Amino acid sequence: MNSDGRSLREELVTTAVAMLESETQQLLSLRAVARRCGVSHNAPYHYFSDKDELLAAVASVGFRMLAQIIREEGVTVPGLSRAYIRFAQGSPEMVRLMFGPCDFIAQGALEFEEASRDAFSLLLEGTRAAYPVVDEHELIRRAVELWSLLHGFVSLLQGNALSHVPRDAMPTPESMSALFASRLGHSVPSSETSED
Amino acid sequence: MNSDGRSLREELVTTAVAMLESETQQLLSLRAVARRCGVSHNAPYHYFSDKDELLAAVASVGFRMLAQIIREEGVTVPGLSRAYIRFAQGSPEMVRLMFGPCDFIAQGALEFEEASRDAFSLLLEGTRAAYPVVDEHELIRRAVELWSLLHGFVSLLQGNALSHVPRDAMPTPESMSALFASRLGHSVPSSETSED
DNA sequence: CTCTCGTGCTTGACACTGTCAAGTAAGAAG
DNA sequence: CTTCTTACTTGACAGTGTCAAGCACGAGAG
Repeated sequence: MNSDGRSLREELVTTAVAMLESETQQLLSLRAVARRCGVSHNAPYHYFSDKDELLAAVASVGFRMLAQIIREEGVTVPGLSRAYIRFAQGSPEMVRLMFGPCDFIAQGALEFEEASRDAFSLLLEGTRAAYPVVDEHELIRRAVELWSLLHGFVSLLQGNALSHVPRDAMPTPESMSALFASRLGHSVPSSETSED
Repeated sequence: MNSDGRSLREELVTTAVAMLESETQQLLSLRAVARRCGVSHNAPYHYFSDKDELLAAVASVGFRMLAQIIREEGVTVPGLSRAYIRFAQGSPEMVRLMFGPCDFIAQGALEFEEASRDAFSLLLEGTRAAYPVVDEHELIRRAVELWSLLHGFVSLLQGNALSHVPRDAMPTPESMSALFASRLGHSVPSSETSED
């Protein structure tokens, strides 16, 4: 325990989260975090076996932040869309980290596993409201597709791959939600489409 | 010019591309590329002012590879879907780089700009075939949404955020294309949805 | 009170990175 | 032969992640 009652581990994580808000992930070095916490450059190794383990803890915080914003915007398809975009615009580097190399998942970061599973279950819940009748696999597929759409959009945005797309032609939470407007009695066959 | 007629610049780029196939982007260091080319660690600085400028050239190659694969799979919505997934599974690190931090766009990498614009125009062309009637802005929006969906899916896949999704519930090129099956006379209002 | 011991952190080192400054071999130009 | 430019090389510096060793200090045992 530290002098002020907060574990250094916790302080390292929150400091790293704060630094991610203003710095890019590349510049977020273990040593810089330690420096900002006023400890030596090797102090983090007492709590994290690796830099990736710290990053995993940071990413877990990110998933919880995302879940919080989703609850604020509403657990519906349009709410999820707004939430994801809002989160990504507010913490772009956090998004990059959360879905980044992800090598740390391998090394038993169950905190990360849990946080990301929680966020996904919210996503599933919101999708379920839009597709009340389809079977479970179909539903999961739709949820993953919605997630992909939202995640892909913010990824493209922050990589400014969309710099030459006119403002009026940009997708919006509404336009993206519309793709998932349930067409009842129009269930998509999982085998093949006629368009192929 | 080098002794074998190929400019060192070209050799550095192709070497870096090759290394991206087997190594992760983090481990792709300027010095390692130079070493692999048999030149000193500072030789690249004669052709690239920065590491990012090399990466931009590498990413440009990536966009041209993607365009090639799209042409092979067919410039249609399902073709685009298959192409993107095939490309991303074959060269995951390349995808990460192409849509990564992208700080290099700022420094006048017009080769990158051109290659990415070409790939996007293919995407637009394929989308246009599925939406023959909508106006241009609506079309661009659909194309960006398709791109987002595909890109998001492969991003989630390679970040193994989808590790706990059952195989049968995974999106496929067909299921994703189905979201963009044109519903004629059912144009989506760009203002708002009733679900909100 | 002393001895031991483990926890929590520090100091020091190593290999590696991107990048800058200076030097150098070789060929072309005059 | 001299001079200049091109295409590199050598050397250095700060910064990084990581390993090994050390050090302060509080708790418990005798």
